[in-house]
Amino acid sequence: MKELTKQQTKVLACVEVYLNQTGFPPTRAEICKELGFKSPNAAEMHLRALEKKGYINIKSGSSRGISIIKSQQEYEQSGLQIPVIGLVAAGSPTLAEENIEKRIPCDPEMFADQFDYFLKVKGLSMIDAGIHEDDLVAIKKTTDVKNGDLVVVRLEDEVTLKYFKKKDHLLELIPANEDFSTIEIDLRVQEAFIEGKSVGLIRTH
Amino acid sequence: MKELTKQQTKVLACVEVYLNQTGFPPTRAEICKELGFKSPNAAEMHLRALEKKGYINIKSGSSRGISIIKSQQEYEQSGLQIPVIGLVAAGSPTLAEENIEKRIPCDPEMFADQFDYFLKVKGLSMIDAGIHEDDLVAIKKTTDVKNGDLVVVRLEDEVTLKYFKKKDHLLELIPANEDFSTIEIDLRVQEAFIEGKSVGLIRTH
DNA sequence: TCATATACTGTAAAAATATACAGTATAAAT
DNA sequence: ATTTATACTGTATATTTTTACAGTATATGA
Repeated sequence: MKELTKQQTKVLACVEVYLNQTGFPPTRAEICKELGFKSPNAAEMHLRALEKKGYINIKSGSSRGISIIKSQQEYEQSGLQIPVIGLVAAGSPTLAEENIEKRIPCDPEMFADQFDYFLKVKGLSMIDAGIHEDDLVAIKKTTDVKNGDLVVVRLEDEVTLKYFKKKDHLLELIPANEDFSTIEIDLRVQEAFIEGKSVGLIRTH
Repeated sequence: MKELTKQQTKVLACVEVYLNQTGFPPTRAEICKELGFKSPNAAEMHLRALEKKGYINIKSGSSRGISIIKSQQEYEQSGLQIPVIGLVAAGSPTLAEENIEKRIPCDPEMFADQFDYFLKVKGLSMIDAGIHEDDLVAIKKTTDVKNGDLVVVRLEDEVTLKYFKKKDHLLELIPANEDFSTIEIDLRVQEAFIEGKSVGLIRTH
């Protein structure tokens, strides 16, 4: 792809910005107004150059007949970025900016259920369920969980990922590792906050 | 949002299709041509109705000054759909349509490395690596693999997912399960086709 | 010093386009 | 039976827009 001159870059950016703001391309006159040119021919010449260099297409005879082929803009907005939250020992896994380790481009509908964020797994308590340290578990924020679901629960200042089982006042948080023991909570004595449940898992090899 | 009449729906769809194809909105005359109207006023009236109902915005005095507020189209094209291929016993895991079990909306750049398709895991040979039956392993098509990589290899008509280790003429395909034994191949005697390597894994809970 | 590329101004005309106005026709609602 | 909404045709015009042409100015390389 051929290099653009400074002014051509400006004109291309102007077209893209106009397109993003209005939904349709600018006229020559509008480009001039935006960039301070006093003759529509100034815009015309730059557009011709951009077309010759393969950055845009101009449909001759059509008003606003400009379409963009190669964008100069960085398009990070193309895919959604899902936040990754570390399973911090203290406090609930909020989506506050300071808790977000990074963001991963992916579709929140990639699993059967939609999800809101990834939780980075710490420790080996779920290893027999094939959930390793540093795996990212896709969490859907909900309190609507059933026995057997893999849930994120906060107990006072501790957050944990375990299998959920509840019978009357007894909440059991069951690990998948013989070396760990089930956490038993009498809900009449201690509070437990269900932050969400896992709908999937991803791991980078 | 107010309901649209049949014709208004057609006109809105026409505008959207034109926009997708050309990058700029149609004129009244172009809408007429597309939908078979003989008067530009037909298009004009429908556009006015669409604006009044809040589906589009019309910038008066501007040619092609239509911008879409509420789209009617289903946007599946927004996110890429990555194919899922079953780990069939016979034949290589081609992307031919008949091998594609389904497609998952996700970003091929969600892992550190880009990938081309998902392979659905069969069997328990990699269970100690936390790779379960029916997990989807993200595969990047490449023959550039290193010792220790998790690779997809085809041996005659069998396709397998194993750890890769190669020393001179000896290729070892190492499972992660005590009940399975390493596949050893003398490359002077038997061929092995490296289909790709895993860059990540996803699992639906 | 001369050609060439970039970067414009200024004007004008042809073509494209929006948009108003005057009608017609049909079906549903009142 | 009359109004109302939908759904157009057909025409005309003012405005917008493209686009060609004739220049000017400046910097760069040959």
